[in-house]
Amino acid sequence: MITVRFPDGLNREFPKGITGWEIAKTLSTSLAKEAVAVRIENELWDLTRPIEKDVAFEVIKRPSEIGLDVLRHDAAHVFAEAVKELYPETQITIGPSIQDGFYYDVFREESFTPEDLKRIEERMHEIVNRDEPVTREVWDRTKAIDFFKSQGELFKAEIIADLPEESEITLYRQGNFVDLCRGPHLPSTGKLGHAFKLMKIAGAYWRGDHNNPMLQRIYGTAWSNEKDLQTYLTRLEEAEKRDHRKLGKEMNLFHMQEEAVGSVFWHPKGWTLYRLLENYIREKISAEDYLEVKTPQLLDSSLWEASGHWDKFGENMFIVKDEDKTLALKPMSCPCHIQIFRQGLKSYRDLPLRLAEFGACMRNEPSGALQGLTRVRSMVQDDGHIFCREDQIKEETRKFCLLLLNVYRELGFEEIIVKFSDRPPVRAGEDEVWDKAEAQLEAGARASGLSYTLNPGEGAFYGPKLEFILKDAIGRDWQCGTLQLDFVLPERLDASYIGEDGKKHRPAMLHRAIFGSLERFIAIFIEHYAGKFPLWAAPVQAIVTTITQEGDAYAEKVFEKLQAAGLRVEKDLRNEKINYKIRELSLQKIPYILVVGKREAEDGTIALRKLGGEAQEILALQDVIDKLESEAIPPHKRKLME
RNA sequence: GCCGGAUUAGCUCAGCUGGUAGAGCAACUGAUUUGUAAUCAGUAGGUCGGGGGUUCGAUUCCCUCAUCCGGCACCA
Repeated sequence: MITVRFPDGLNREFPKGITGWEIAKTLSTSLAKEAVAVRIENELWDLTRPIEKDVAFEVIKRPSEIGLDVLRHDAAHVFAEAVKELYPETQITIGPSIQDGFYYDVFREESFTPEDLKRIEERMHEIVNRDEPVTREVWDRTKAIDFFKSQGELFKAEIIADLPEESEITLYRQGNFVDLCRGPHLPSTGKLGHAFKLMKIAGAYWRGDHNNPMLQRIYGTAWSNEKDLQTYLTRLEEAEKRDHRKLGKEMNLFHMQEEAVGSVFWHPKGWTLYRLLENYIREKISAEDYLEVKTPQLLDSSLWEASGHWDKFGENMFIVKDEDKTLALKPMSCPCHIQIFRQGLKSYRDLPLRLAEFGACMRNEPSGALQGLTRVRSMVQDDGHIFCREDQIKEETRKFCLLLLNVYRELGFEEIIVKFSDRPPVRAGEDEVWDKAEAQLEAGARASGLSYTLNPGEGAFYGPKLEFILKDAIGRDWQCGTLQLDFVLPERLDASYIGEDGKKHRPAMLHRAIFGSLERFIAIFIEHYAGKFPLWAAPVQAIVTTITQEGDAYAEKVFEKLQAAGLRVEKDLRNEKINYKIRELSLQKIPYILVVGKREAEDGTIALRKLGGEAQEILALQDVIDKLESEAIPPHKRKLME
């Protein structure tokens, strides 16, 4: 007999060799039905694997996070089996579960078409209906390699050959299909159910290296039941409606066109939003004693050579020939800020010196990387560089982190991913310097109460960095804010200050941005609010409209009053039905519609309709103005007023 | 840059296997003066992304370039 310890602390005896599934059945039939795997000690096991000794035991249920992981992994195997049945010439490589589903990377000379995907999906359903038992086998390494080679599965053979010596080679068999896998898997293909769907075909390099051949990556989604699958598909549809490219067009905020790839034409409304956010952040940093500057766009190559960018970044710089000179459009403002720092002698008393710039930068990004406003070739960074003494790094870091968190919170972002990236394998500077740099940056981050994950080896070559990441509507990560500590650039461009000791010292340099780029941040901002901006940020805050032309004169008066109160207001006096106008103005996502008809004109009132609201509210004109004025106060001024 | 898909009216899209194009909305004109998410009628609008090829004939098939979309790689 063996003793099995349950999560609630209870122990029970079972015969040696009992399986997790059998144990689950003794607990309850519904539990056994929902079970997809078991946790034995800290390992996930198949339901059908015999347990030979005393263990801690837990049933992994279908809809749980880990349960879904198991399901999705099974879906990947069923996918691979279907592909091998239909297109035996295909080589399979890896097929992990991911957020919301799975993918499988396969190699085949011919490309799969969307029609092929349909066929594969049908075959997957057949395989589920066949309810093939899934069994686990432990193989000898050499035998496994030979087996996969004999099957023409060269990628699989390579994976096994590269596995660490001590690792056990486990294969899972279902029907005629055998795949290398750590497991665990469901007892049979029928357990997977039918709540899955193949989503899209993409390319991916073998082992993530662009020197390797490109494989075909097929993405799928898989869920515990049909309802969850439907919910997910609906969620995707909803998310697509928030896409900033779509809303940018619908709301007439901006456009892009072929003649200016990667650059933005801001329309009046989009530019209003842009300026509001720019001014907001300007006021925020100004309160933190940053000094705003403006530096040149076009600089001689010698500066970029001295800074090291010519070497490290040259491929991404736009070069301009001018007579016998070679100039480059700036891809970043750091070297320029150092030039300002270098003007005149700086004393330790001047530090920390915080320079800020809305720096227009041009980067020749790879064509395939461009994407709406989130990845452009021409952008404006809310850039800033803090020149300070080494002993000031921690405090400057702390202050920056607090400022950034405060900004993100004020703008409505609750979910922020923060990563701390430390020294990369190839780097400038002594290890001692890195020790100090990492310690200080981390201490500062911690002092601000920030929680972050470690991103080992991903720092810049000149120093460690903090990355602040926001998600777009469909859940993609975008780095927005950043704080990077740099001892290299001040050295290269010879920045110095006179210390208390009367001698020259190198300042430390902190590169920092809160939005990252205005373009990217606005994209995320649009998607976050689905275009329904808070009143202070709405390009048009209110619109006055009439029921009949009898209301025109009063509407003009209302319009003027609101305008005089500093509100961004428009009027719609068209001879159209009120229903039509309400619909149209609502679709434009204008926060407030002020309807005036005969009654309102006579009473000096407004029928106020809020975006998304069902009903309207009848208020005196002055009350409406007061209400909108107070709601339109930007978040950073709000607290001061209270 | 790489893999796949897409590109038709201002917008959203239809157009099977080749016979030079359609709808809805928007625009314009007229009628309608309307009480909270689409009033009616009429008019006009297209080198079917650019270039080349096959063909009697190409929006449709082939090649090529560009851009966009989804991934991959890249993102100092």
